[in-house]
Amino acid sequence: MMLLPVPGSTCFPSIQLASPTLIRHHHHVWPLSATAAAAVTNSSEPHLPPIPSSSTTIHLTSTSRRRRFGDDQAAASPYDFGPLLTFLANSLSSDDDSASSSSSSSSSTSSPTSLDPSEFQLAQSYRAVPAPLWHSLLKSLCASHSSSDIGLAYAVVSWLQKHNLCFSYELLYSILIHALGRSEKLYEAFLLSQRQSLTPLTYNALIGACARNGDLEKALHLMSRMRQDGYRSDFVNYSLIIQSLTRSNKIDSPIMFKLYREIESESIEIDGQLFNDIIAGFAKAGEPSQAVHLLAMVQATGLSPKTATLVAVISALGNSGRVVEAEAIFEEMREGGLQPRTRAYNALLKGYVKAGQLKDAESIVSQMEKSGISPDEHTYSLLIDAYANAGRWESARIVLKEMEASNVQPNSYVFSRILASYRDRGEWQKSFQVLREMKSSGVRPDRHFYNVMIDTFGKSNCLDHAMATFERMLSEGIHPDTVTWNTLIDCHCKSGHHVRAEELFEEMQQSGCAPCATTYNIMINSFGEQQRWDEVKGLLGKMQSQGLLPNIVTYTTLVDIYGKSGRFTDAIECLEVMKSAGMKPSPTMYNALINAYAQRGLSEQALNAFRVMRADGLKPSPLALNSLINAFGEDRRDTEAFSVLQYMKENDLKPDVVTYTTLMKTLIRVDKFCKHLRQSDDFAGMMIRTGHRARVSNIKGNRVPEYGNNDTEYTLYQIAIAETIGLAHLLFEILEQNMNINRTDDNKKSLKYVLISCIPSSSTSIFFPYLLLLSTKYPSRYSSMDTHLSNKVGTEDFE
DNA sequence: CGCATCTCTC
Repeated sequence: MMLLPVPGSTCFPSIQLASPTLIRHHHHVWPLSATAAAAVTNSSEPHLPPIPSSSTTIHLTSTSRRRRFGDDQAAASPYDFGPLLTFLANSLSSDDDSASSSSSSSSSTSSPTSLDPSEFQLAQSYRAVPAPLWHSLLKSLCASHSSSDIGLAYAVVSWLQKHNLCFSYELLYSILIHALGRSEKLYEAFLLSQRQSLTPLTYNALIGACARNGDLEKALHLMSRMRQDGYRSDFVNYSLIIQSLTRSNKIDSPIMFKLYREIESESIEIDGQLFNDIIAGFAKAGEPSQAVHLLAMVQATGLSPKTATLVAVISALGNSGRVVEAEAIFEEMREGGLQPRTRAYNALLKGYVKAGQLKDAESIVSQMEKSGISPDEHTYSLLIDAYANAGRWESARIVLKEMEASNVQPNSYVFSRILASYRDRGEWQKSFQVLREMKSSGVRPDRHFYNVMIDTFGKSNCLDHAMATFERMLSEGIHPDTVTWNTLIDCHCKSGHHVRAEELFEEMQQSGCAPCATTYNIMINSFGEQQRWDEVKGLLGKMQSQGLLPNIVTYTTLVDIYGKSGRFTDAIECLEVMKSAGMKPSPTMYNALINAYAQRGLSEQALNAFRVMRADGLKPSPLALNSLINAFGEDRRDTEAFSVLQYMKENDLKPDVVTYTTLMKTLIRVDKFCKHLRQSDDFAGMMIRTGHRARVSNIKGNRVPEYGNNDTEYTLYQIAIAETIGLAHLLFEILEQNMNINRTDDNKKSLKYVLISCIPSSSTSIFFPYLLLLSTKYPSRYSSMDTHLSNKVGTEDFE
């Protein structure tokens, strides 16, 4: 069970001290270390001296930080440390050529055979100095941030140990480790920690130092070592680690679940701060459910979390489209008397934008303005995003103007959102226009913009443009980051250039950019598609050896690639491994599994996977059901396929284009498609109900489908299916009548011809994603597609 | 801050 702080106030107790790490450690670690150390039989010290209560009051306040040992420090105590420091400074400088050997000898010799009489004298004069004064001397030295002072501090500790002057060496070491950690001298801190067996105090100091310096791998490693040594980690360490993960954006769901499991299984006391950190951590890791669950738990005890925590949860909910819950927390915040600020509004706005709720987005912004909260660049960006996604470019442009009018300079991010929205509509050619517009507004493209631009070209199979953009970015002195490399690598994979992708993966590492989990996921996917299983395993090992945990996408990718290759045992094993790692299987993962069975016509297994998914408490998605239809279709079980359609209707799941397309394919499999198409209006009826009236009536009514809407792909696919079942001649007639297409005997049976020739030159771009997808997926069938396309597309280039 | 990776029909 977790222990909660006494709910005295409605707010989490927040500890605000000059040096929270140090102070909190001291409060909680001392009693712990005293008992824990006493329990360790092989401890070098029989027992720890009682900790003087006065020592807890020695804080690194801002005044003591500024204090120097020569002046007021000496005046504050009856002891003058001047002679000692001079002595140590001299002995340090006398042998700086062999610094390492001198320091190792000074620490290893506990009882020197011969002693300089003057040094002995010096030691004697400090015999009566109480420990807290040594501590504060060390803190003063360490606070100076000068490396020579820290060296001196270290020499003091060694010297004290040598002369047996201060008992609690572990405390001295921990002070040093803290200081070293603060001045980013982690390596030295490590060397120091190896001089003695680690105690809870030094462990905590070291873990804290690592976490604060962002060296999470070491921090986590130390935590597990600490546990192996039989100590319980300080809860402050968890706070520090989670905060550090959040700061560095390295937070993800496996690491959060791992940490949370540890906290639970070790009955770590959770204070208000840690609760805030955990909740915000889960939120930032994209686990809104877990965040909401913990939030409710905490609130049930009468505590209310910090605003930042609530904003993080709102943001996470918004990100996953759970706008209603996001709204609820936003309202809760208001009712709790907290006036939401820009960040909170932005978090909710983000939810509306993600969910495509343009009206709500507009309304929350005006509410915001009414409440006197001024929109910031993020607000405007989100609004522009919303309009761009709705295809309302004019409105987006107006927001841009508003932005300038409100003295919020449009930045590169705004333009990269606009570009991303063009990308998602397949309009990659707009890249150049956006770039021009941005420059005319006096905004320089940054790395983020170039990343989106590379992705836009990459996703449109324009690898040359993608690489040219990359080069251009380099020539402008912008260094590629992991996202840049991941984008480049992935677009080469997607275009089937696996060798080039692998080269880029190497280049990335040679350039000093460390691959992240996403990089590994991309590469694992690539090797999996090539069925290079040994390499897949190799990458998994490599990523873990670098301290990267496989995440949900990693496992899904594995299930997908193993499943698609028919290696179902391996796929299931991945699912099990993931479960045992404490992660909940995602709907996506089950979809991948169901799909794998479906594509091989293993309908019973697909159905079984579907049932397991339901048993796991996951709602069936249209995607899963479409796969199930496909499973029955491929297994020639058309009756069952249609019963899935029935199931969807009864369970309020809207059949979509894919549903009907898959059903069409099912009918083709069992040679019933023509019958349906010609004789029955049922099928047409189904289409009409799902909003595909135009398609059906167009084909049936001998009219060319209308272009310019989102279902164009669907029409093209119908043409393709029609051709496969021998209706091509009919379609050619339709096309000829309406578009004056001349056909030759050579290409009249070619689907490619149909596809390309039905493209009116004015609206080429609508067809691009589809055509490029086809040419990527079936290079042999569509090898010359590129030539056809390049004739149709105006060539545009950088300036 | 954001941008990148996995799942359905061709």
